[in-house]
Amino acid sequence: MRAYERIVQQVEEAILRGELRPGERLPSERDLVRQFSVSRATVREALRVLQSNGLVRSRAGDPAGAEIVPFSPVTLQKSMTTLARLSELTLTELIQFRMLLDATANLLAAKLRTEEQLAEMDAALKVMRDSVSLGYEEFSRADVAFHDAVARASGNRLLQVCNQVVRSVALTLIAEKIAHALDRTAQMEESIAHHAEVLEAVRAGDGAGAARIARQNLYDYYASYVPEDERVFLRALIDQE
Amino acid sequence: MRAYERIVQQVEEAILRGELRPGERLPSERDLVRQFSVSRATVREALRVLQSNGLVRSRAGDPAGAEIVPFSPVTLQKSMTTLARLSELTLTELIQFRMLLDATANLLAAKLRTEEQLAEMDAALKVMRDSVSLGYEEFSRADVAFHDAVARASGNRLLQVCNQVVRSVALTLIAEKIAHALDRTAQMEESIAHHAEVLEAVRAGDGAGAARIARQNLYDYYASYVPEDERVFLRALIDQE
DNA sequence: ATGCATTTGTTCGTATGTATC
DNA sequence: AGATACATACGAACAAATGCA
Repeated sequence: MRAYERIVQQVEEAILRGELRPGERLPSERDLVRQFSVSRATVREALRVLQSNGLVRSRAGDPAGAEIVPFSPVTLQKSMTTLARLSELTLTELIQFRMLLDATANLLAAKLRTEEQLAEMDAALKVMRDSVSLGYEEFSRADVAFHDAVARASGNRLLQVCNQVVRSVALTLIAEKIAHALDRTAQMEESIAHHAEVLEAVRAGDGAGAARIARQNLYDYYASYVPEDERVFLRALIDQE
Repeated sequence: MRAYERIVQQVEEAILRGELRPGERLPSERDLVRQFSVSRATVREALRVLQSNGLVRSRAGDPAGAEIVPFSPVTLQKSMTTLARLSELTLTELIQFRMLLDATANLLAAKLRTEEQLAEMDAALKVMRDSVSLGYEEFSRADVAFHDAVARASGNRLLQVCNQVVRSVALTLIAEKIAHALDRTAQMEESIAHHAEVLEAVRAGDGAGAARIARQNLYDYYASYVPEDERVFLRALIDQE
């Protein structure tokens, strides 16, 4: 085993076991040198790996040493983006995956949501309505907030994070296409109507209905960006009944 | 921007753009030193990061430089495992997520599978039957092969990879519990019957049925490892109708 | 606001084990 | 088996950034 790997493993384990909590500091590089009896270059290689894994962050000149950072899904997002590019995932696969995640989030939300969470969705939908005139950027943020509120209400944090990640990967893949889309105002209006519809199903506790509407909404929104002969794969997901 | 980050970014971009293909070699460390006008230590930090991201692999003494490795889901798996531990995902959340992935995989497989893929599932099921007497290890491998065949038949590689990853994370979380489970032979027999049932639904093209049975199977198999008061979250997923 | 001590970022030189030809 | 080029690892050094008195 490489020298730097020993350090990575030990520090990683300490963080994952919760012995080192976010905000706390690692010893300085020179202290780690003494602690592990290795050279500074080796310590630095270990710190680079930990940093790239999103566990710590170090700044030049900081006397306190590397900081343990709170979890963020960016690492997961990065590796999924890599997956998408390396295995050349199609937009169809991404949208299809998003459809299944979002549909299930809505299903669970319909059955488990609290009144507070319903209020969050109402608020997010209101922001969507208010931001139509502010342009697509603003509207998109509100749209994301709505879907996040639903995913939170599902009670499954893995579902929530994956939904975030897949959405962001898919959006980057079609960012330029959307930018050139015509008639975005009409698109936004239609999207709002769809979201209102799904929210009513969630409010009514109609899980199957919420899931179905959520799938249909995503299909209507994204199908035009998918080659016609691939849309059948998306429809296969819609016709569940 | 840090010097090593420049190198990471450039090499990463070249790999992701497909200019450097798996099996090809990077220049040697010394060549990279000349190419980027940085020190050896800086190059090595960059290579460590690329290695930890699963993009390259370097061996001591190799006259050729670091090798570009084909994509493997281990990076995704590592970051999802980190997510599971850091945000303290419950087993319930993992199983629930696996239920939704596997159910959708079965749904899509029922609608899209080819005869060849059906044959693969038949073969995997046969291995499951044959390996009951060989112990849980062997049986578990065959079980995994079956689910993988279904996921492949879904036609969505993202679904396939995520299914793999979540299954592996969930399995590591309950490895010790399963090892101590009683009556594993009966459990295996029941599991085989369940798999045969879902396979018939897939063969018949009954997507909704396949999905429903797949969810139920996972529930029956894993519910006992989930605290009783959390099982309601799994059942919420089953009662979709 | 200004140094000052300390830390990280980076470089260079060197020694050692190792894989390939 | 030997030569060669390579990666691994160490130590010393300087510049830039940071925190503190």
